[in-house]
Amino acid sequence: MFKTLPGFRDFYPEDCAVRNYLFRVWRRAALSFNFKECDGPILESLELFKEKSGDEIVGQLFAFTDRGGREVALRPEMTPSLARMVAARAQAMKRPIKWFCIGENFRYERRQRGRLRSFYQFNADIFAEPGPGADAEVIAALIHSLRMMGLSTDDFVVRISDRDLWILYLRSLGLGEKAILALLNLIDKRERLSRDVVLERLRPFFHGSAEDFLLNVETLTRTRNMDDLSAFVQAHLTGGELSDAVKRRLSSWVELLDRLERMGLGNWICIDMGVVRGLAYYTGFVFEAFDRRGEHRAIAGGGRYNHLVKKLGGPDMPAVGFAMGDVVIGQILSEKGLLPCRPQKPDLFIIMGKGKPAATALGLLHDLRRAGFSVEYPLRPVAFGKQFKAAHQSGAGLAVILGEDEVEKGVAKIKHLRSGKEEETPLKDLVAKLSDHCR
RNA sequence: GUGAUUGUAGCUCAGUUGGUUAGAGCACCGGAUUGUGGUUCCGGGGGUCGCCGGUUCAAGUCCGGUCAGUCACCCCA
Repeated sequence: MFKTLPGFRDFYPEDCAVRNYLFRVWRRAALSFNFKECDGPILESLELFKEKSGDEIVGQLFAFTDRGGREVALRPEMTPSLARMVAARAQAMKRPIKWFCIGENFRYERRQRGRLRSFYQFNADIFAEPGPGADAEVIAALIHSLRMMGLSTDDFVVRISDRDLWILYLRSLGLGEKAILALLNLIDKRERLSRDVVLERLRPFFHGSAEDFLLNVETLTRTRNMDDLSAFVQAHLTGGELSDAVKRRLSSWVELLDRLERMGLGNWICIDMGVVRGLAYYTGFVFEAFDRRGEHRAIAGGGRYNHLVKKLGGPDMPAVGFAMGDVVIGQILSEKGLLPCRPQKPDLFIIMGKGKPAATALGLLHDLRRAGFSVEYPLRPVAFGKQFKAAHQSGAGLAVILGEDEVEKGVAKIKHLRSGKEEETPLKDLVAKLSDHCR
């Protein structure tokens, strides 16, 4: 027997029902924020991804040479395609540009909890708006979609951080670009390493003052409110006076938090400078949604990437967005019993007698389908008893019964399968009657 | 790429110090049942016990290898 390739999944009807539920919630959440749906190709030029993330990314791509000799790759994420699409029409589109998309992505990685080689992602991005209003909108959309799935403030929190502020801080210590990237990386994985190991890795940059630096990092990453954040900045980022860049970051923070607070989302977010996010292209705010119990990988992550559109050949256009995968959120909803069990089912099940009734029923069921109902019936002659059983098992709410007696009288019986009640209806009124019941 | 762990029916599992033809529950199919649901009863199909090799009179069971799943490391867009 053939099996799925490692990290790929089969979607049986019940799995498809779950996947479609996630898609439906994502779509509804995005539309309520007036994000416009779009999509790009699944296969892209390898260069597009290299351009965005660097050569080392190639090892994690499903990449190959096509018959035309082109180096191509299955998309590992959707942002580069979106950025390219925005770049191509940047001059002609109304701003701000609010887009979302839902699509399959592929990463050639070792499989483990919450991580597969094929997965679906929901992306929502805002282009061409540099102010924190866009960041707030995107974060609000993220929270909104999770709430629509039934998650509460007990279940998850969005941790918000600021890469610019980190960079300003590290720069104020006299560090160069390379050192800053290395340190951000280290800060990112600080929680997973022992303190001694972290100190050891800091020493090349700070020598004797590594301990002091780490203490400061720990203070900053423990900061949970605006006052403490300001205080830290005042204490460590000035030579007496705040630079304009630092002042702008602080006022962006105030505005971002204020907006989220006014949207009623204050309880869903927290300041957490421990969130850094791996890749270098983020600028400004970055954020990740985590389950409160910390048992899972990040549910979703995002941030501002002001230089990416330009890097991919477009105009200088700021952007902010997030992505949420189907795997981690699927696990969380499943554990919490929040996945609605809604099997795929018909509206109507037709129960028919053999011979003349069956002939009448075939015409009738096609009329019902043309009227928009989802209709099921036995594909071969089956005893009435079994048909009733099948009708119940199909999940249909109503059965339409057509036996010899009914055909004689020109009627059908409508049986409400949940209550057991039956009513007789002339065939000509059937569609109207069923429409009433199905509403 | 590294390490740990687990592989018996579609699913969850049992299988005695190695010993007859490998079992159960659930699920599925058929019948009791040609006019009214989940109950009940009866029956059925499904297994190269992950795969290959070794030890043995005899291997689901012991040994070696291998493959696959799971978890973690690396990485994380």
